[in-house]
Amino acid sequence: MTFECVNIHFSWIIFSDETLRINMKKKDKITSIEVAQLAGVSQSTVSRSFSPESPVAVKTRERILGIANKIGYQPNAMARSLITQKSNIVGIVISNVTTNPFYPEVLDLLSRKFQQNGQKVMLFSVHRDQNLDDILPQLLEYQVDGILITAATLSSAMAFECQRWGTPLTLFNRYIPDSNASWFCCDNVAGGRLVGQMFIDSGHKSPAFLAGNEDTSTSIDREKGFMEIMVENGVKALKEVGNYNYNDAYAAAVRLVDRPDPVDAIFCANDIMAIGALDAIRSAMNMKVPEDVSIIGFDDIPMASWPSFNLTTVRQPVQSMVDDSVEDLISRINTPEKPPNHKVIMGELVIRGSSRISI
Amino acid sequence: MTFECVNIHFSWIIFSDETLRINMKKKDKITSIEVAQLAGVSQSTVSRSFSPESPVAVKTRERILGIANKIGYQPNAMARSLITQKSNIVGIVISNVTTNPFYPEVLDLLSRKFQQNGQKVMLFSVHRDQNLDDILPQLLEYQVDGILITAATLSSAMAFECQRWGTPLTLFNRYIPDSNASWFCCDNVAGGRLVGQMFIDSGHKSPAFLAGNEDTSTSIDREKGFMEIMVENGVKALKEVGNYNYNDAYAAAVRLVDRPDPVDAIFCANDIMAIGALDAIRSAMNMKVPEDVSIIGFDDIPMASWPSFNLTTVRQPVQSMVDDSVEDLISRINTPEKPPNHKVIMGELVIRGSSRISI
DNA sequence: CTTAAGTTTGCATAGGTATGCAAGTTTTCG
DNA sequence: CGAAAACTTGCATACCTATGCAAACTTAAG
Repeated sequence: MTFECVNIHFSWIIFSDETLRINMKKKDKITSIEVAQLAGVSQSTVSRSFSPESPVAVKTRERILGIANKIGYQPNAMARSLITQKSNIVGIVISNVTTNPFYPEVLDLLSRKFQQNGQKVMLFSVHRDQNLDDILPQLLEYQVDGILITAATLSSAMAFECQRWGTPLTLFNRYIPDSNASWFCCDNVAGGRLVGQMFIDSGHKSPAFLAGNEDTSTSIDREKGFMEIMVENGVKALKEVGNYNYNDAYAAAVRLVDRPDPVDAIFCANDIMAIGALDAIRSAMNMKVPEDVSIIGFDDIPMASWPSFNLTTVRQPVQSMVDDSVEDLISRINTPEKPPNHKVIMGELVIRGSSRISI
Repeated sequence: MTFECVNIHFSWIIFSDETLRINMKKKDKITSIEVAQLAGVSQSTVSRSFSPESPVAVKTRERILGIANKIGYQPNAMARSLITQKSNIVGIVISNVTTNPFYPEVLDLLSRKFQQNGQKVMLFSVHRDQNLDDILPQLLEYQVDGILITAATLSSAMAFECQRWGTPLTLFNRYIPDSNASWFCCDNVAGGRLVGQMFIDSGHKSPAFLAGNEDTSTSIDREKGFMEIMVENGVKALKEVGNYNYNDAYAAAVRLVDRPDPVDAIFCANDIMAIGALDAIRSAMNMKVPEDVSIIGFDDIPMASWPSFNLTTVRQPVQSMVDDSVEDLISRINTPEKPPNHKVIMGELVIRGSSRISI
């Protein structure tokens, strides 16, 4: 037996097993039509009252907004998006958010900046090697106005898919040649060279590179720049892999130092690994930084300046990379015919106490 | 003079100043109707083919999905939300994402877990003291199915607003008495007691509490538990404020130790402050941890176990707090009449090297 | 007071999907 | 083979807002 009582905002359903369930009907959403009725105007006028550019008599608009406010009306963004063909949502795909403190900062800045520009953020947090082919369709399904991908690798098939949808795509610290995606990267090759030169100039004889994940462009490029300098100076450099995390870097650092011909300088592809290496050399090997081994990182996360680490590192210009990325994406949202931008931004060597300066 | 040429996917507009602008029309979205035409079925059937529960002949569905796939059709989630009254979006409001490594982890776990449950995440990253009264309306405007707020304080007016909209609200490490929000918190009072008892049992004579932000319930509750134990044992405890960040904690720790009657134990309201205090005591004061001063933190962030810190701390059961929160929110989305849950989950004291154990 | 210009409003429709209902089709089984 | 049951499909409508167009109204100018 079913008993229903609509129109007064809830309904009873009596089940045969004598259980009484009170099923609060989802509070009927208040629509622009109800506001219109209360104000004695048409729905159009209510709608226009909510877009500042639309022409509505000042008095009318005030009255309508007053009523709307009183009964708690708010436009339905879904319906609006449907008709305007603009969702005002951007998708952000981010990885490494737990493993590298650099990325929470990036995420925070990105999300704030989009917010300031009136864009909502739909977030996907992924593993570094997670396949984005499942993620992008979800974003496109929600008609996002644009997509920003941080530190995760995208198949060029998916980049093409975005292009087909006409959804602009911006990459942060990644690039896809021959796609029509924009990208904004720290100049990783130059950063690597900076560090290499620093080691050479300060008289280090057996430097090493500690790689992140070997399939990431960031690690590859930092290594490339570093090794270029080594070759140019006829210096042989060792290499180990630390997978961009503390523990692996800790172990790798031990391997680099615990050998007949220990290294005297390690360039780590990010700060977290540099800190791991530093801890390993001090705690596990009982050696001194920078006296026995110089250590230089990459990113300049806040931790790098803490007294216990005092890490020399290559600072990524986060703020300007974020500004550039967001501005690019938003401008390409507003002007779809705009071509993608590619910008490589110089990092800055921040010299602290973890590296020797003189010979 | 304006010249327009629609129907062939772009239009020219010639401005009086002779500037030629080519305005690529946004690629027309492919709709279910087009798929229907190609498949020789009605739009209804196409729609049904995309909901596994809806009855469609197997052969028909295969053909439709094949065509859809070929021409790159994907349902429009906005339109779907409009009619189903379900957006499949949850709002997450998070703060401290850059200042406390605990929260990136929380965010990552939350976002993954929602994802697994088929919910998209709309993210707002805020400052701890930022007013959420501007944020919530934006979420409600997008018809989010539910809202989860982490470590940020919500006015009870806004909590009521959610209730009025029928949008379930779950708080993570915060609570609002007398609201109909759910909340899931670590048992901060009990955690404080745990630490207090530990200091007493191991014979510390002059302990101190290093508060986070004094207007947060987490800091208040941890202090409360700690001080209860002190009072019960007739011990006087000092207090300083570190605002949940490294630098302030560093300075506060110096003040606690650099006095005629220095403290011999500091309970810090989170791990980041504990690390700041630890650095201060070692680097700035040249004293030993735990020989001169014991330090205990709260959270058990990954860094706490690094050799250079080796921090004793109260572990927050992140995973189960996240699981509980997400499950609660989703179940209240699916069953709106469900009452809110309130759960306080015990933390666990993880004893490492930064605190003395014996007398 | 008349007319033109400017301002404000309403009508009607579009945006893309989901779904109750009824009609149509196929299968089942006696 | 016939009737009932089960399955498939199409029709029509609803979800809520924005906006082009024309009508109604107001103001300015003569």
